[in-house]
Amino acid sequence: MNVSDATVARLPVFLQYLVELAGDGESSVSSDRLAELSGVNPATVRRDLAGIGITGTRGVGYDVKYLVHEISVILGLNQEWPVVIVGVGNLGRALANYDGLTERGFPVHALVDVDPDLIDSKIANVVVEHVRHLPEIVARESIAVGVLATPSTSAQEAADVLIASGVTSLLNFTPEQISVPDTVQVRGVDLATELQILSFYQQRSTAARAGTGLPLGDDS
Amino acid sequence: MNVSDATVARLPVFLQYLVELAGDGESSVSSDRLAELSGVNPATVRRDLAGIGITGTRGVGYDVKYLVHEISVILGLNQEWPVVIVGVGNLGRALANYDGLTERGFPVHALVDVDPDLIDSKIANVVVEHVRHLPEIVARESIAVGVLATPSTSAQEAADVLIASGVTSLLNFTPEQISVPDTVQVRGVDLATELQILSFYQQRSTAARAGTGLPLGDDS
DNA sequence: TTCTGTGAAATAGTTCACAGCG
DNA sequence: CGCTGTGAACTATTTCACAGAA
Repeated sequence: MNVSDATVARLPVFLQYLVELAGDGESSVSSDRLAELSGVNPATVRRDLAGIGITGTRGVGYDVKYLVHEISVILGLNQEWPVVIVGVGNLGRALANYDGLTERGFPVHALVDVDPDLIDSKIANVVVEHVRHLPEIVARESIAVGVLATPSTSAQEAADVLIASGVTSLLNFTPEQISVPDTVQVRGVDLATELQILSFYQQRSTAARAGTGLPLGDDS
Repeated sequence: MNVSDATVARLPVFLQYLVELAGDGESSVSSDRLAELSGVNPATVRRDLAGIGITGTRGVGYDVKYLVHEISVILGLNQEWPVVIVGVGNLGRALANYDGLTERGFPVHALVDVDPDLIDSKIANVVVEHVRHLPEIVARESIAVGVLATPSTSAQEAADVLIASGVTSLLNFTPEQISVPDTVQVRGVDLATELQILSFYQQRSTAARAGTGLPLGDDS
């Protein structure tokens, strides 16, 4: 089964609209319709689906419920990936209290910090532990994902400790970019990088708009 | 000048290491060295740099400071993109107090919410205004970027209001995926989508590791 | 007749390999 | 001699276009 990175990046988009369609009571959907909603080419939809082993019905389309189920399985959304949040300052606390992560299958199983005043306090029903216990915590809670919410200056150090403790993915909410040894598969949501890319496209779209009479133009 | 999306995605990584090299007092860097640090092929580095009009010196390499400057300009990091945060609950408040956005050139110029108890209160030195005034706020503060920090259920609605108010990029910290009309160029950092992609790779790396004796294997 | 599934063409992106500059 | 800049080969991804299933 052939799942390219490009396909993986589209699946969540497809899934979003499929869930919507399912909610609207639609039982089947054509590649044309799904392509239009998702903003991609219909052939790409068909290739992506064929690539992950999903087959439709000629003359009809694809079964919405089946699609939702299969894509969820492919993405691993039927399972939970417990996370540990490193750093329980403002941001860490907000993330701990925030349902977003849990709702999406990333329950917060542990919180760590270095501040003695915070250790043993309880946030969102989870006891804050000392960073030094990370290896045991990761093993005990079967933690796969580390959330970086430390001050910028400690982000790289925290990332290193997480990786050393056995965590295999990082979610970085720090403004810092962090580097991880390439021996470990890590997918990082790196806000700093995203912001720089955002800046590029924002600049480009602003430049494209300059000179037109429109306060807001569509991009070319 | 040819700047592909693939190149744009790599520039922040290059920049990160270039800043590090500059800090270490390195005045020049070869494509081989930068490639090794960034985890890409040296030819790709040279192509990327040539593509954005950066030229090096044969036998020597590229000038680190010049590279940092040029890439910063390309990415638009020399300018600020004022943001408005929509929703000042836990997460919105944390983001408002958080220096990450400002440090990276996205100063928080406005905060909006719908809760009358919050309107006119001051968070991080910014007065909370009512969402209904968004169009004026966006114009007044020259806001380019909207940060979504509302409860999930209001995320789409907030996104629509932002777009209608003239914002051209969104940063979505909500667990929801939002759809934006494709007539407007929007680059969304969508946590929900990122989490689903993270889940996929996490699952894949876990599967790859199963059966090996290693608690942590490198990915293939 | 509608819509899938897929060869084949087109396009994009990466990597090799090396001529040639400093 | 070391390292850039880039043709050319290669690989990946997208899109077209259409045969054929329901």
